[in-house]
Amino acid sequence: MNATPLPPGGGPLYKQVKSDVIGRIVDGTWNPGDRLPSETALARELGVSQGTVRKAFDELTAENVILRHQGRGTFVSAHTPQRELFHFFHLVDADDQRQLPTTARVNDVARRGASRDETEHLGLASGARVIAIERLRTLKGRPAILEKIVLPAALVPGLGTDTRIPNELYQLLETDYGVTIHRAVEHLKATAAPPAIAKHLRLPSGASILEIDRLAETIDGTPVEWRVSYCDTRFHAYLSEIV
Amino acid sequence: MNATPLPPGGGPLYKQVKSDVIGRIVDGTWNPGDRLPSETALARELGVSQGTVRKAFDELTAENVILRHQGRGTFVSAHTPQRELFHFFHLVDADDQRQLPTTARVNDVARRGASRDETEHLGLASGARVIAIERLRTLKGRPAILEKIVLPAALVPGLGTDTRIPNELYQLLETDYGVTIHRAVEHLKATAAPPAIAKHLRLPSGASILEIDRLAETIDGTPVEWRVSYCDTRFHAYLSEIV
DNA sequence: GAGTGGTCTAGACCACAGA
DNA sequence: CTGTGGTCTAGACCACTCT
Repeated sequence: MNATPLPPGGGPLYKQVKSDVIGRIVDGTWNPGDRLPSETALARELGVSQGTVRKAFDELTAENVILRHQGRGTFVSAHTPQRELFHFFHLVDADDQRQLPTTARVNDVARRGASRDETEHLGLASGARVIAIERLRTLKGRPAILEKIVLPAALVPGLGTDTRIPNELYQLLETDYGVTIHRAVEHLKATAAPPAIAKHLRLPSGASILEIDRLAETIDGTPVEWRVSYCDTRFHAYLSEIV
Repeated sequence: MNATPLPPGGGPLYKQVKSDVIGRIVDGTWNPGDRLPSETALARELGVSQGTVRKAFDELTAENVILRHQGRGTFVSAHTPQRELFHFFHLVDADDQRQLPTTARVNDVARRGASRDETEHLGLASGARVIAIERLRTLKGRPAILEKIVLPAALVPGLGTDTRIPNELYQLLETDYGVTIHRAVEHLKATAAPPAIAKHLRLPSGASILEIDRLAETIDGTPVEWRVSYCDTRFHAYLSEIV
């Protein structure tokens, strides 16, 4: 059977269509980069009109869940380097140009038990294991960002000291582990750099640095990454656009 | 004559409707808080179908230009304290609660010639005059944000040392001067507090503070406010949501 | 009850990509 | 040429607000 009408659930039809599409992305029926059925095909399958599917697709497009190309079709969003740069990297130079980090030297990758903070942030059971990555990103030849990244070990089996950590971590999570980062919340503070961090950034101990605390989650709201970035903002600034 | 069909311009019809609506807001035909004509009325006037007006309204709603209420009508967005709080104030406490500053003590209001930086930021002629405001905002009883605000004097005639500067500056600009802030761009850096600023924030000189450099503009892109905020982020953080 | 926006449908034509 | 998304139309019914 190809016809799978919507369950009898209430609320607006297009919201049900939206949930249905998200459900199929979450359960792996459709993966990042895949082409979705056309509006007419999906409308026929779900027993709604084409305009209703369009309204659902419109909202999903606005939420960066899908991408549409006239004449080509509708696709599940994937983490290209471009998207990672424009959506998840906010440091710009004096000319407001986003600089893709040229190098990211990994200082350490460890597999260990989660701390209390980590279990709370990531919603893990106490005693769960995590992968902890520390790496230093360089902008324009200067060490600029020290990142401490924590991932639930259960989500990334096999990721360990032997694996290469690519510059685009979110792309790796997506292609190799089927984990797609969808949204993130960041908390920014100005702090004095502790000696260990200052050393990596080649700053005097106690220098002012920008601390970015990011919690990233998948489309179904599961937190999957806790990342704290310590940034030297002498030559770059965090860009935030308010609309 | 009530019928004012769209000019023959090219491009999608709904984009033309959108431009037409924005034009009428910019030229003062419709002011913040005003009710717009209904979909059917505007469609009739412009010679398009209701669905086309709806699509234009949908985009304007997404861009916070208008607000729609079922059964009541469509209204030009106005700067309520709520909007100012949720869209333009990003400091939250440890529980992620936005704290409306309880008090904002104005230290100084000056009318003077613009500096070179100021003419560049605000797109003013060299020698233009500006209003410079310095005020200290308090969060939970603690001095937390020192703001230095610069406005082109030409835009706010009469605003001077004798005027009371309200907590909600954008609301004042809108109601008293017809200037509506629509969007803003912020650049964030961590810096060491100079003695003068540290004193106001009751911090040791050289303490790490978050410096927020905001340039705010109207709906037609005219920059109208340059504001630098110096924040004590020991008890609050700047919240940024990435979608 | 009258008027508003919110949803849903059905159908048409256009612009674009790819075989 | 076919199929896709993008635009536009016309009409229907519902949910909500106000009088």
